[in-house]
Amino acid sequence: MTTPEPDGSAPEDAARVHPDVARAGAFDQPYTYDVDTRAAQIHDRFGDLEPGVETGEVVGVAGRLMLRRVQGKLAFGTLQDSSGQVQLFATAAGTPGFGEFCDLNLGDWIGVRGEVMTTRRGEVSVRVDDWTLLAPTRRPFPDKWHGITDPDTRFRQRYVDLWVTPEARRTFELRSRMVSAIRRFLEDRDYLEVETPVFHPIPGGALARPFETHHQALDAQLYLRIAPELYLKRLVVGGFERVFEIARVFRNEGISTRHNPEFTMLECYEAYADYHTHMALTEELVAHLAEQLCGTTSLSHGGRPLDLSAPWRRATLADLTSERVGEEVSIHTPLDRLRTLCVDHGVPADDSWGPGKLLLELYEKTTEGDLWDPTFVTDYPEEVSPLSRRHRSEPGLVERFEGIVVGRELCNGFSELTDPTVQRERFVEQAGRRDAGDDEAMVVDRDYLRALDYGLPPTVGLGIGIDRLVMLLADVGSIRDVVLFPTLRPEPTDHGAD
RNA sequence: GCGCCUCUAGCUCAAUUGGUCAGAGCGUCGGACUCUUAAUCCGCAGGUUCUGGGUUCGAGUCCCAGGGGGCGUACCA
Repeated sequence: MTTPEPDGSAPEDAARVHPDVARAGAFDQPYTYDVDTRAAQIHDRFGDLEPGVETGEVVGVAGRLMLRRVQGKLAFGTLQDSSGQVQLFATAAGTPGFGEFCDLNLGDWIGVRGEVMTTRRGEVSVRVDDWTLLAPTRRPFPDKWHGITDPDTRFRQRYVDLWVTPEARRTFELRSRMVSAIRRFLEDRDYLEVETPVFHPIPGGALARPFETHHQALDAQLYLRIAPELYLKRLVVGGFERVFEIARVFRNEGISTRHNPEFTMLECYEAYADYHTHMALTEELVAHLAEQLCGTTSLSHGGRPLDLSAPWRRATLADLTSERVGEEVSIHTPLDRLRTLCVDHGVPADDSWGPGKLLLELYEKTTEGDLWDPTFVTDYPEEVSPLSRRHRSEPGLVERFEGIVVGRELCNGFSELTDPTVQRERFVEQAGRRDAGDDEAMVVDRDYLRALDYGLPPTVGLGIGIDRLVMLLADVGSIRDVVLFPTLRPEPTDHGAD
């Protein structure tokens, strides 16, 4: 049992902290270091040199010492920075503080200045003509070869994971570039990026249980948003004809390989357009991202081929489900028959459900998981789509689509319901369910209805799960591999930092 | 929520059916070494085997409870 320091910092426990902690304590850290070159640039510029060459080019590099090979009066090191690794070459004759250099610990941050050269074996190196300790590691770094495998440690101490797990670093770099590419893609199409509130007085825009919080000064109950949807549509009312937000949203639900309580959604809205427009936008965007980030739309996911190229298959929910269950089903199928089919397929059905909900459940439990190749599932029941506009030719349905890839929902979009009267009816219907105990049902949002009263033009909206898209492109199986600091059970506070 | 699995040194992993088994590699510390590539060689230190009970002559190993984590399932994206 260790005793935490008053400030919560690491206890000075000899078994746990680095043996050289005294050295670290006396360390006088510089405020800056003059870095002019990164590891990858050295390989780019000097990658083709013959062995034993001195370039006359002096560079300043910095990073962590990841590997060290001391050999008497020579020492080799591997320096890693955000771009990659480069070898360091130090000599007793030419490197000031050679002994101290050899005593560096794996994981120490150093700055090095020296001439770029190649060794007799031909490896491009920076000769350590001068060096500075920038920050010592006070804790031992993980095994240089195996790294960390314990998932818990990887997630809780991501700062270590990023150094010792190259795939982790690559995945998060890909995520960053993906978000950046999405912005460019939408901006090129005249979409305006906006930021809407995270605190919502009324949770809305999706069916989910929210996190609750409270504002002291206002003495107001607030909710963390479950979707930015209703605010973005208010902005279309306000005259922003094409808007998007990359929004962190929060849902108070279970955690799994595919669910983190906070996650990131892209939502975008376009006036004067319907759901066909956004199906086209989606497949174009996803194919574009695959090209940009992976170099191709022919990917592999979990060892299985996956082609993201446009166009994607389009099929109605009713047709796909009919195909699966082997008989024609739709929202016009008699309730009894739908209920029987649910039972036959092991789908639990609630007595209060109408045909739309029954059909949706049947589809989700029997069909969705098998849709590996990108598929737009279209025309959902009105009963389960309180914000979507009625289908122009199919009564009881709405103009809604979900993009399913590798059996999982990647996106959801629809022609927006613009009629305040119908929207009010849908809200009231939802509120009734809420009163009946469904704590994921919506509540009436009067201000949103007021906004609709001012007129929402024909509009289409789309939401894409950013985390899941990263999983797809990075070929990883868990959302925790694409979220830097996934939600975990808090560590006990009576142990200090360990 | 529920089910299954898992937890041994800083890290990665070993310990026949419960019987000197608490070990190795890396790292750390000390020493050798002028071209290494997970450098190599010699030596030292390092563990309340997640925690607490129990069974037993004897528990890392079996049982119970608790804790952390993983996977599946449910809700959902």
